[in-house]
Amino acid sequence: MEALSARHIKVLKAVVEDYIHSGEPVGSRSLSRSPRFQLSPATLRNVMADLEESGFLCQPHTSAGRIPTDLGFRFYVNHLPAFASVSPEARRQVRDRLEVPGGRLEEILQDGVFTLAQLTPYVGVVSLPDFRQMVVRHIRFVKLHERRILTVIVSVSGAVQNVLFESETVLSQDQLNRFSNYLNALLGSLTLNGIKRKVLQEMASDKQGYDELFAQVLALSRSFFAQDPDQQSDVMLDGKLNLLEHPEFSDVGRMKEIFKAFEEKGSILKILDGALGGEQLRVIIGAESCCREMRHCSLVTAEYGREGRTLGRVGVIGPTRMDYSRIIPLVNYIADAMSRRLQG
Amino acid sequence: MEALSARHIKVLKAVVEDYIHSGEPVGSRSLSRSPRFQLSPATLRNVMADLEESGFLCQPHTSAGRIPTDLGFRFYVNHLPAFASVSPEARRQVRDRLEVPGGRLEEILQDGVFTLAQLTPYVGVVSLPDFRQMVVRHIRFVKLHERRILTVIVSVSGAVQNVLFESETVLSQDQLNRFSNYLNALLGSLTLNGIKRKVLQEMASDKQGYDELFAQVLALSRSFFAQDPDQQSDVMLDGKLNLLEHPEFSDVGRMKEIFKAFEEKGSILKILDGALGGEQLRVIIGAESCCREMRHCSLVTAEYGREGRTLGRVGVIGPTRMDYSRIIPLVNYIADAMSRRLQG
DNA sequence: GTTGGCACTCCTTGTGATTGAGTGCCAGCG
DNA sequence: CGCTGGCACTCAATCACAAGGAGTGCCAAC
Repeated sequence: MEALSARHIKVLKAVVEDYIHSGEPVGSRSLSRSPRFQLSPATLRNVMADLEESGFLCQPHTSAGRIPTDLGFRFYVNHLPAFASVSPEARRQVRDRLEVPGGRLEEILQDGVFTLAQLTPYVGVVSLPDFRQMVVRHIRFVKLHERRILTVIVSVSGAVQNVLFESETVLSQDQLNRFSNYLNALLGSLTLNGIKRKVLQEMASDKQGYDELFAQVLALSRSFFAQDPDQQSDVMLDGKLNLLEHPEFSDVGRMKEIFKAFEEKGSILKILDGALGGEQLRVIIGAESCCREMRHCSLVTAEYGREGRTLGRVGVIGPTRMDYSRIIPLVNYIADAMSRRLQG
Repeated sequence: MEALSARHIKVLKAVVEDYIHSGEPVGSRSLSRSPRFQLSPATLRNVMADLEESGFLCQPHTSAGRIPTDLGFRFYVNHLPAFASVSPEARRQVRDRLEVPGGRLEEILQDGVFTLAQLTPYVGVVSLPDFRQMVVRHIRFVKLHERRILTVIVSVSGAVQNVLFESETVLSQDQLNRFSNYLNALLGSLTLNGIKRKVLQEMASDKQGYDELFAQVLALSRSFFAQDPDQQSDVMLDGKLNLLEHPEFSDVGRMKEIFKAFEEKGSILKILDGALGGEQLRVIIGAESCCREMRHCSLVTAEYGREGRTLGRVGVIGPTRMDYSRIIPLVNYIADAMSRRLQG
């Protein structure tokens, strides 16, 4: 696999772009008809044969044209010369749905994936922030039945999480209210994990003897934190049906595979947040995701966040034959809009 | 369409059952081979021709066997002689997953549809109770930002709903806490709608002058209730992929239609809760749902509830060619298990 | 290095021909 | 009068075969 000449690159780029727009294997003949090249089919054939040997192109069968491999797409994306700018229509839709003030975290994320699903023929996807990392605004214990207590936790961004647990003793709602108030006064702007750490620390030290109420709050908190296994973060998807429009998924078997991956969101989440401390923008092409079911899909995702903290990633899932030059700027644009709105 | 003779009924039943199990149009020849009949194919042909004329059977094309129409299935279901009993395997799974104590409403419903999706090759479906009809256990106002307030409402069954609204004046979290406490003390076991009614009544009467706090709580409640448009109830689905296993949905177009109906849950909800004040068990066959996208599907649903109050319906969605004799008892069984668990 | 020519591959499409399951109708039997 | 066997007919499904076309690899010539 020697270095690619300028011509090789130009041909590769042309093949990728033709394939992205037609979905059909592209042959030397149709390429040579394009005004981009003043070359005969035979010449192009030679170049394409080189590109195939280098692993950038492949043939579905002997007498068909070439289609880009994952590697071919990867090269194309890495050397993408110019991104399309975000279309006015897209700007309008983002403005109308995403650049409105307020909304709870979940609503904002939902608006994000919805907009992506509207503006692209792909699936919008967003990873929800890990709740344990979020700054808690309010915490409240509600007695449901005997020792069964529901904890309602509200984050600063308006996300609400509920956890059910059993307390060690029977407590009245009045007591629970006092505990809640006490705890809320206590916690400044801590994350849930921070609170957990603090509670455990206090338990370890022997201060609780001083203050009866404080001791009770600690005991309750401990049974609460003992509970939470990994209330894991989650992903939201929108526009799954978009995928059905693409010829590459008209095969029922392949489609079933992908929908299976969608259903158990764990694998999607792993791909999304997989390499943490990630880049602002990330493109994962085909088998790069290391997820069998997703080997015919690409992901374009960008970070979103609030006040400098990364909360998660948002983007699209589509076939590897995806219009990267349009999608990459769009995903960036929407991630920005979401982050701005989360700020507000 | 004259009355059906005993033989007609017997043949219809046989055709339906054969079709349910084979998925292929059933012909007179294969029917006559069955030990159920001592009749020649020719005789059966005559009977089947009658049944076709009466609208219970139809032919996909001239030289094919017969398949039941919606009407045929309807007759079969209405005259279903014997329900299969719930299998030990099903009982085991229900016991392990559904007959455990506790859990929040959402978790219980999720367990219900999950179990249905596991035990049947169909889609499990449940309608969430209308939140406004549920008895409120706890209500809490959390200040998010300036006048933006998040209301957290917990029902007696542990369901949690969050509504964001803007208050007329800027209030501190301390004030909101006092309001919350006041309101919680005030409300006995009212539904959200009941609270709304009460608040509006109190506003109308002139008592608020007497009590400053009370007046403020009322004002806040009013802006809250002004907000809620129709936080509508919702549906939960599980096992959508099960449908892909059925030959009748191997056609991509048809499948797309159904998944579209699934995505916008409104239509499903309408079918589910459509005829309110419904029967304990309901079977909706094909076009009876009056929903174009669902015309090749049947629904078997049963009521679930708590303390005598109906909360919603739970059941399965599958092809009209559904194993009714097994599914109907199973849906009943699971609805019962859910209701029992909700009681606890 | 580029090009045109040529033989070859292989998918796609279309055309019958064949097969087989199923039907409707009818005459005959008990 | 109901049941039966027989017969001609229909129609989807399958297969084989040919034709067409898009594309390739290779080679000789420019």
